[in-house]
Formats: sequence, C-alpha cells, structure tokens
Amino acid sequence: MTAVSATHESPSRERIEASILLAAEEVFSQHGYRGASLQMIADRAGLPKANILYYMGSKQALYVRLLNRMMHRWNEVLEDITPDSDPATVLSDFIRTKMVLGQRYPKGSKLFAAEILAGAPFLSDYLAGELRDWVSSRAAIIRQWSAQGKMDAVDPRWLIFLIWSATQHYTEYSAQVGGILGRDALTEEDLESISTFLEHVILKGCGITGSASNSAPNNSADAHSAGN
Amino acid sequence: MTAVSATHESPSRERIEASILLAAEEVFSQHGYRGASLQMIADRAGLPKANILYYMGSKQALYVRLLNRMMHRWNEVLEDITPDSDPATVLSDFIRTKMVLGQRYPKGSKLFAAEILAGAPFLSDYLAGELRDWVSSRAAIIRQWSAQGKMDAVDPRWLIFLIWSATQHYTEYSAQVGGILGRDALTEEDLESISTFLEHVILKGCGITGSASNSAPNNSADAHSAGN
DNA sequence: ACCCATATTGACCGATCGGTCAGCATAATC
DNA sequence: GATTATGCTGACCGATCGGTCAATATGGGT
Repeated sequence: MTAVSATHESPSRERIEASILLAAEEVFSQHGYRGASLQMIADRAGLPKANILYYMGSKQALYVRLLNRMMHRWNEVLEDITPDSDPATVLSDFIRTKMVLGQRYPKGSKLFAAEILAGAPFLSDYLAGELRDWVSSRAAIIRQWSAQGKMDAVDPRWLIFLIWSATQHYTEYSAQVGGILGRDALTEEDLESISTFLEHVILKGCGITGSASNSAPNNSADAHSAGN
Repeated sequence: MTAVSATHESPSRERIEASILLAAEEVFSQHGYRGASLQMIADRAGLPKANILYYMGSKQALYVRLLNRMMHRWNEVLEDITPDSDPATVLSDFIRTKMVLGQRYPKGSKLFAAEILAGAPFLSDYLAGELRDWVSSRAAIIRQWSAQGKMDAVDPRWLIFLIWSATQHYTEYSAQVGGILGRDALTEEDLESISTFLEHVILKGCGITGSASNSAPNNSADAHSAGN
C-alpha cells in the first residue's frame, strides 16, 4: 500500500497489527483463549472481523503471537539480572524488576496467567524447557550463596516461586486488590511501598544482611497509611 | 423420585447435583465463565446437556453456585483463625491453613482465580464488602502487634497479600510449577517443605521470633532435594 | 490509461453456543 | 389400575462461533 520496497512490513500494516494485538491482549487476558471471540477483538480494535483474520491468519496464530511477544518481553528484562555478586542487590533487583514488569504489561501478564490456569496447553514446552533451565541456573547460584553463608539454606526454587507469586499478585489479581483497597488502580506510592515491603521481608527472611538493602534492624518505613 | 417426603432434596438428586458441580468446577476453572460450555460440563458429568439445565437452571446460576460454595469453604476454615495471641502461631497457622485449603480444593481455587482475572464481575460485591472487612479486622490486629513490638512495622495489608499470593501460587499455577519441577503434582514432602520455607521466611522477615516457629537462627531444614 | 499486487469487507459456511419445550419414562398416591 | 407429580432428554430455537471467499477498493509501476 504505502510504499516501502516490498520486503516485509509497511508502516500502516505495522500500525494496524499493533492495534489488533492491543485489543486482542485485552480480550484474551480477560476471558482466556476459549472465552475470547474474534468479534470482541474486532470491535475493540474498531475493525471488521474479517480484517483480523486477514492480518493474523487465525485465532490460534494471534494467540500464540501474543504469548511469544510476552515471553520475549519477559526474557529481555530478566536475562541479564543475575551476576554472582551479592544476594541483596540481586534479589532486590529481581523483586523490583518483576514488579515494574507487571505494571508495564498488565494485560500480557494476565494473558500468561490465564494460559497457565487453563493448563498451559500452548506453553508446556516453554515451561519444561527454557523456563526450567532459567530456574535451574538461578537456583544453583542461590545454593552457592547459601553454602558460602551469605544467606539461609532455603530451597532456592521455593524462593523463586515466592518472588514470582508475590510480585505477580498485584497485576493479576488487580481486581481483588483494588476491590479490597477500595481503589481502581494502585498508586505510585503503593508500588513503592509494596516493593520496599517485599524487599524487607524476603531479604530479612532469607537471612540476607546485604549492602543494597534498606531493611533497618526493626521497623521498615512508612506508616500504615491509615486505611480500611 | 426415590421417596423422601416432599420437602427438599432426594438423595439421588443430591448425588447428581454433586456430580454436576464437580464437572462444572473442573471446566469453569480451566476455561473461565465465557470459555466454558454446558456441553463440556455435560460430557464430563456423563449426562445430557438438557439435564444440566434441568438441575441448575442456567449457566450463570451454576457458576454463581460454584462461586458461593467456594466462598463458604474459604470462610469456614479461616473465620476462627485469629485470636490475639502471639503472631508466630497465628501467622503460621494462617500459612498452613491456606496451603492445605488450596490443596483440598484446587479446582475451586482456580475458579476463583479465573473469576478475578476476568475482572471479578460476579464477585465485586464480595471483595468490596465481606472480604474487605475481613482484611481490615486482621490488619488492625497486626498493627497492634507491631505497636507492641512483637514484630516489624510492616504494612499489614501487604503482608496478607503476600501470604495469599505465596500459598495460592502452588495451586493456581500448578501447571507452571509442575512444568518447571518436572512433576505432574506436588508430593506431600513438597508441600511440607514449602510450608516450612514460607513460615521461615515470612516470620523471620517480619521480625517475629515466635514460640511456634521452627526458624533456626540460620539454616532452615532439609537439603535442597538435588534438583533439576 | 492499463495492470496487478495488495487491502478490505459483506456475505456466507457448518459447528457450536445457551436455552426451551414437548413428550415419554418413572414412580408415588389414591 | 388410573391419576398425578416429577425425572428426564431428543429435538429444536435464534445467536454466535472461527473461518472462507468472492467482490470491490486502492494505489504505485509502467
């Protein structure tokens, strides 16, 4: 259509595809693969349904494309996170990175969650392959830290799962958290408060008295924000 | 059909309804409200589709019935959990109770999770009402503990969310956890190991040096079970 | 002007959706 | 044994599902 040799992507095509992906991520994350319909996606994207199929091929192709995009965003940020420096900075970075990741891509995170709730039919290979290796390598490092007396001898896998679950909770259960707190969305101060809390509890709980930690011997930080 | 005056429930009716609820919980938990179909539920229950509607009225009625059942199971176990005795036993009980609850009703827990992922259209009242009050009352107690110096002055709401997320993770993300660990399901030893880990990290992380805690000054317990 | 690759979409397909209903089966009541 | 209330379900309803396709629109290259 709009020029560009003939290689791959015209700018308008990219724009349209982006809007479809945005709409699809929203619908899939709310209703899961089976519960989502192309018509809902089309309506949200402001396009006729046939147009969605024209650009994406099929419902399944659109879905796995979203899944892969989210996987790569995940990898990008977390790949370089683990030197074998001190546990405090590494775990602290891990917590905060995971926290902002969930805030940056809330829909994508929910998409992942729905896929796993459904039994991970499209992700089982990824989980048992790439992700498993990622966990193994990090677990090995944590075990070394424990052996060196830098932290308690906790099971590294449970520690990783703990950080995952605690950080993901606020994006994937935003409806629950919001309902209980009485807010539609978490504020910037909430996020900072939560991150600090998690750092405090997890690092201290693992017996890490690190350099980059702001965990005082007692009493963490802010007040309790009054509250419900 | 099978006798019993005419008051309410015949035993055969109860049996059939139970089998429908079982099948429906399975399907709804995997695919969410929209993604589930009455035909799938009927097939899994071994009944014709019309029979499901005969007993349950409608898809929505069946769904909210499952939601309510899970809510009540939840309340039953957790209602009596909070005296104002010492933080260590209370939090420890809370962690372990929540852990076994997820193991006892994995399908129901996933049903809840799917509902909240979808934006909690059927649960918003419950979240902003009953559950919110529950959190408030527990938060008040935790704040007292902090004020009495029994534990660090962490935000009680974040602490509650942390315990929720950490315990729920293993049931709702069983596909992910299983894929990474290379098991189909968690063993009894896994569960004990995880519970001990969470007790250790959370109690110690909150500065609780309780009576009922098995958190040694360093090194928690078991080895690392080799690992993947 | 003509061509042609690409973009776009209304109309349509068989399958499945949640739900209704008429009709038959079953079994307690008289 | 006739009556009646209830259990049960095949057949069907309009709506919507994912997907196909023919027809049309568009716009640059020649």
